[in-house]
Amino acid sequence: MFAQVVVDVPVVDTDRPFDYRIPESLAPFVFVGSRVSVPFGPRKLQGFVVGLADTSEVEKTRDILDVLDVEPPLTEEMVWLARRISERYMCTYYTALQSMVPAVLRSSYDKQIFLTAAGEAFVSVLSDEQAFYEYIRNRQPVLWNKIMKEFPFAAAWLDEGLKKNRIRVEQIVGDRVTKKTITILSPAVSVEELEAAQGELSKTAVRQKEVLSHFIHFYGPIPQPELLSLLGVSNQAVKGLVDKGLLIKEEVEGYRDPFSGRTFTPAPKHPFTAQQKTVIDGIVEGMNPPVYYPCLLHGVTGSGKTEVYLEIMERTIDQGREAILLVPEISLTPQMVNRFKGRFGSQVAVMHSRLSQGERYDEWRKIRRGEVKVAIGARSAIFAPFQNLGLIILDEEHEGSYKQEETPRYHARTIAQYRGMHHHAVVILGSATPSMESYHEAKKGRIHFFEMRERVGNRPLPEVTVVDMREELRDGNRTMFSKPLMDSINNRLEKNEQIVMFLNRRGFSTFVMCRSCGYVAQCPHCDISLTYHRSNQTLRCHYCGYTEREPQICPECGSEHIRFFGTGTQKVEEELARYFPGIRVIRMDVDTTGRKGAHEKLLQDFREGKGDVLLGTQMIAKGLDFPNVTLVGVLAADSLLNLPDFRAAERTFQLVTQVGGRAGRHEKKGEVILQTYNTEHYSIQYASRHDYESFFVEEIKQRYEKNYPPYYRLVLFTFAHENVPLLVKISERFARKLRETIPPGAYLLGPVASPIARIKDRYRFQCMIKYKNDPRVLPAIHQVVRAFDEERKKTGIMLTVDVDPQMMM
DNA sequence: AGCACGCCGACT
DNA sequence: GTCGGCGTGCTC
Repeated sequence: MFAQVVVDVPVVDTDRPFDYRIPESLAPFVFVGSRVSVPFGPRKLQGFVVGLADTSEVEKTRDILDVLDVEPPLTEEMVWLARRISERYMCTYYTALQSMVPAVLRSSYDKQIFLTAAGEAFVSVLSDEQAFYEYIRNRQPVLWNKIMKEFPFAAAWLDEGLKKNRIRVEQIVGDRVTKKTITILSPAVSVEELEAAQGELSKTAVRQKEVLSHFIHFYGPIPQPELLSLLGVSNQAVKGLVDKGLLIKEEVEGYRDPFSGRTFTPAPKHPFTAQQKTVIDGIVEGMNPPVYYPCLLHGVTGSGKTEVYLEIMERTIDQGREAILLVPEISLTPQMVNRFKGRFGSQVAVMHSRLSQGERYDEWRKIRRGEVKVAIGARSAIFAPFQNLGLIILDEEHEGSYKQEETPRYHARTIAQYRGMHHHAVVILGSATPSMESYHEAKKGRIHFFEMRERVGNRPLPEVTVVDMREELRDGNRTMFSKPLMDSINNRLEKNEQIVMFLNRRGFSTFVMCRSCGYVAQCPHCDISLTYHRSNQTLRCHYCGYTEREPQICPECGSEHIRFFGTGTQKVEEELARYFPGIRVIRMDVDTTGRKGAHEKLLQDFREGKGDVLLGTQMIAKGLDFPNVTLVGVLAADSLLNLPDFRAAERTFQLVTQVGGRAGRHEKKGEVILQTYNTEHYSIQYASRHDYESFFVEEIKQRYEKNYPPYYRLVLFTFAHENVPLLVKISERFARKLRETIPPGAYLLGPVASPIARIKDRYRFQCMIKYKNDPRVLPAIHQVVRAFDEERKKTGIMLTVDVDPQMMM
């Protein structure tokens, strides 16, 4: 038997399966989807089996060395899906395969070091080199990476040792898996024999008798820690019985349960509203018999979409099928998870970025083994390896975070469509502010459309006031809080109601400027201003991580009038304290939510009324639901509007609508105040009137006129290199080649300098293809991109290809 | 991507 | 004379 293996060399040359012979001993463990280690040239690599065959065309096949998992980590569907992704998003097959398994299964390569006879005999005149050799002698084999850390001169000594043949090196392929094991105790003999043994124990062996008596009453296996705490005995007692051969100790794989010790109360099942019922009945149509049933669920904030999800999910599980719920990372809050855990309990696996790698792996294995029926997680949970998938939900489907911003640059919505078709599953795209793409699809009748226009309990949508900050300035108000916002804050403080205050970070972060000469602190490696971080008095670059100390005087002119501009959350917090003495602010941003569980804790504090204001960035824009919040302030509603991106208006509308939706979700009426310098912009106007439809009509007109999605599709190419003339030359040559290759109807813009013209000392140029949905375009581009690989090798120019880009930078 | 092979300059 | 620079080519 032969296996087609895609190996861990993710470049164009090797981006294809290689044939390997399967040795008889491994044959029972090799499947499509298995992870194996194989010899590749002089090296030993990890690879994935993508096919099996009785024969091979290849003359000299080599043998698979090892199978790395007992069960294959990927299903056949995943292997198929990886192929599709690699074609659609122009990445290598291996990259696509690898992105579907948890990080711990990504290969780690290391080398083992052994001493040769010459090495054994070697005596160094240097005492520390002598110590180095003794270290190897005592512990061999020693891992290469470990010894490099232990000895400062390891590299030189290893190099010399190899040359002089004192050491021998062997490469190993492993993974980062550390499976948690638990110790299980079970009786080794019959109950009668246990009873007999109990009588024979010495009188002083009281503890051992207690343990035996447990097993006599409950004849069966029990985890050791459980037994110890149950009986209040030490493991000494257990050990004695194991030694006597009465009990058996075995290590079994256990799962780390990130939710252990927490209980989930099932949410009371409210009777459905009429509109919820209509939607549920409609979606269920797609389940009997199962067909691919894509639909858009447009429901205003607070209309009860989650209830619909829960119900459809329950029916899916009743059919014996599985479900995936995708949510944006930032709304993957305990609140959200608890509702599903409450309903489906241990049938739910949650994939969370805050979980440790090991915990993620455990959750993933539960899915792979079919031990759970529901997977909840952010983008990558779309790859949950279920085998009988009946339902995929993308909540907040308009969210940009569903697009992965590294290779493979897939969109979870597209993958949902692929998997939905494969499994004849229901795919629900849910949002209060659907993406232009999805709403357009629905309007054209290409996907089913459901709507929920009313909030549960007929609560009115909050009243929105748009405040013109230019007028505020004219009236002499130079603070970041307008008069109406000030009044409303005071009003809530008096009534003891809570406030959510939203500040968009993007395009509005703190930068440092000298008021004497106008100097702005820039990153020396990227064309971007540095951001001030008050917590450790540093300036940081958000792109490359460059950090420097806060300047006391202007490095250009020596002036002391160097000030922090812009409005970061920290600054807002200070200002709040200044204008509203005694106000209790809970600030949520990267600085305050860094630690594990901090995010959760802050929200809990706010819920318990330990703060008057919840102040934050994007992360507070969605999913949160606090009964006592009656005011939402948006400090700079238009901060997104001026970004060089065709989705700026759409993003602004979505953000303002989502943030506004945080107010008045319960008995108390809500109010939203939007501060802006663009009062008349349609995205702000329609958002303030909760008028999605009108916004859509206006925006789709713009998209049509300017050949943007959903009418045209985009592919963005970014070139990066230190050398600008070379960059220009090569990118122009590439563009010319593309123009010659793409079919008529598709056209190319650029190349031009990228909006961020330099990152990590590399200058950036970009060009963009626009095309109507023509199946010939992507293969044509792929061909040019593959041919470019030689150029890349020669010149060192980096090229990234982003199909369906979400961000234009 | 690595790692080998292979063909030309600066040293013991 | 050799050591070592990194260009080119291959990996079932």
